[in-house]
Amino acid sequence: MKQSELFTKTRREAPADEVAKNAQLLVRAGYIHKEMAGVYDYLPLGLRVIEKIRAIIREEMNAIGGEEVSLSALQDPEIWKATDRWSDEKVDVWFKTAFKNGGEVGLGLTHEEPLTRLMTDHISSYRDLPRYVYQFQDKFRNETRAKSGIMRTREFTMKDLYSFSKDKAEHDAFYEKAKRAYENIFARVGIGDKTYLTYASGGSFSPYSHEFQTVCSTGEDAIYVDDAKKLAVNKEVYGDEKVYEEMGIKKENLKEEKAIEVGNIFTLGTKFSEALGLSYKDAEGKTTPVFMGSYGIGLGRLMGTIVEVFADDKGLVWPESVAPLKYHIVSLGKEGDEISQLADALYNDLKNAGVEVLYDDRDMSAGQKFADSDLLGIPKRIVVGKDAVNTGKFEIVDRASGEVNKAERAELIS
RNA sequence: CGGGCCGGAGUAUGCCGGUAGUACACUUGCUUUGGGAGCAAGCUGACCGAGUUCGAUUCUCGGCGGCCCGACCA
Repeated sequence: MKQSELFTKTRREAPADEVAKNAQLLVRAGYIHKEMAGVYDYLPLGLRVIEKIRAIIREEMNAIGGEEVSLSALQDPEIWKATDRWSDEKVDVWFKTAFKNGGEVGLGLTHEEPLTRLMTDHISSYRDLPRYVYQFQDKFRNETRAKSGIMRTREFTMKDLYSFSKDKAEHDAFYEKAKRAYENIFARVGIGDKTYLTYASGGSFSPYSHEFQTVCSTGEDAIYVDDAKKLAVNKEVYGDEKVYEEMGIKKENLKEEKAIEVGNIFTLGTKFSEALGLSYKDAEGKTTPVFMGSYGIGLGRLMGTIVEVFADDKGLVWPESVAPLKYHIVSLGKEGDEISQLADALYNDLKNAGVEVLYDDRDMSAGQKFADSDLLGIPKRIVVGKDAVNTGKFEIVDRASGEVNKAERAELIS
C-alpha cells in the first residue's frame, strides 16, 4: 500500500472534541472518523486492525467448536417480551423504531433471544447437543453517556458466542474451554500479561460472571488483583466473602487496579431456553430445557484497549499481531533519484512476496515522515536513505523499543 | 438519568454591540529533504431559531450539538 494513494491523512493536532487517548490518536492517525458522539467509522488502516483482531478471535472460536452465523440487527419485540426484556424499565439502552405500516421493532443490543428461538428449529434431541454458535455483529445500545472514544459507543461490533448444552456439567466443561480460548485471544493480541480473569456479579442468571479485565491507568473499572494466581475480583463483588472461597484466593493478597473490561462470559442457565421453548428430549424421552451460556468481546473496545496500553507520546504502537501492516518503508529520496528507485524496488519485492507493507513515497521532509511514521505505529520502520544506497543494507527501527538494526533485502522478504 | 463546562476556518487563538484579525493547516510556484523546512501569492469561518437593539458573532431565552464528573452498563 502506497501512502500517496491512501485517502486518509494524518493530523498534527488532536481534534477538539476528543479527550480519550485512544480516540485522539486514532483520529490523528486517520484510523477512525467520528460520526457523532459514541459513533465511529473505521477507515482503511483502522479496518485492517479490526480485521486482524477479528481473524484471531475467529480462529479461537472455531478451535473450541464455534459455528459462525450472522443474525439480523432488527429485532422482533415478541421474543423480547417473552423474556421480559422489551420494556424500557427492564432494559434502558434500547433503540426502538417502527415499521412504516405499523409495528415496533428494536435494534439488537445482544442476541440471546433471537438465537435461542432460532435454535428451536434445529435442536430437539440430546443428539443435537452441545452446540456453539457465534457471530461478529453490530450491536446498538442507546447509552445515555457515550464516552472514552471507542471504548463505550452506541454502535459497535461484538463477537458474541452462545453455548447450548444438555446440562450444567456439560456447560461447565465448555465454560472452562471458553476461558482458555479468551486467554489465548488476549495473549495473541498482546495484552495477555495485563489481562486478568475477574469474578464479577452474575446479574440475574448466576451467582458470578467472569470478566476479562486489562489493567490500564485509563480504565473505568476498579478491580482487585492477585498477581500470583492471575485472578481478580471486580469491585462490585469485592465485599462478597463467598467469592474468595470459590476462587481459592485470600482477600489480603489483592491490590487495587484500574482496568478495562475486554471480555465477559456468562452462565445463563435455562432462563432463555425456558422462556422461548428451547428444549430437547433426553435418552429417556424426557423433555429438558437447554442449558446456555454467553461469551462476548467488543472489537472496537479491544482495539481501543490495545491503543491505551501501548501508545506513547509520539503516537500509536501496535503489536505485530494486530498491526495494520508489518513494515513501514520511509523513503528519504526524491522522485526519480537513486534512493527512490531503491525504495520502489524494495516495496515491490516485499509486496510481491506477500509481506504487508506501507510505503511512504510522498514528497515530504524527513522530519514529517518520521513523525507520521511514529504516529501510525506500524511495528517496523524501514528507512531508505543514502546509507541504504551506499551499503545495500536497510535500517530497521522497532517502533515500540526504538531499537535500530540493519537488514538486507533478503532478510526482509523471508 | 442528575450535575458541570462549552459551541467563531481543519486546529489553536486575539479583539469586539459597528467591515471577524492572526498562526498553523490547505492550494500554487520556486528552493529544500536523516526528526514536524524557507520565501511568495492565494483559499477557507460566527450551530439553529426567537427576542432586545439603529445595528447581534458578541447580550437574553429556547432548541440542537460536543466534552467532563456521577449513576447505569443484563
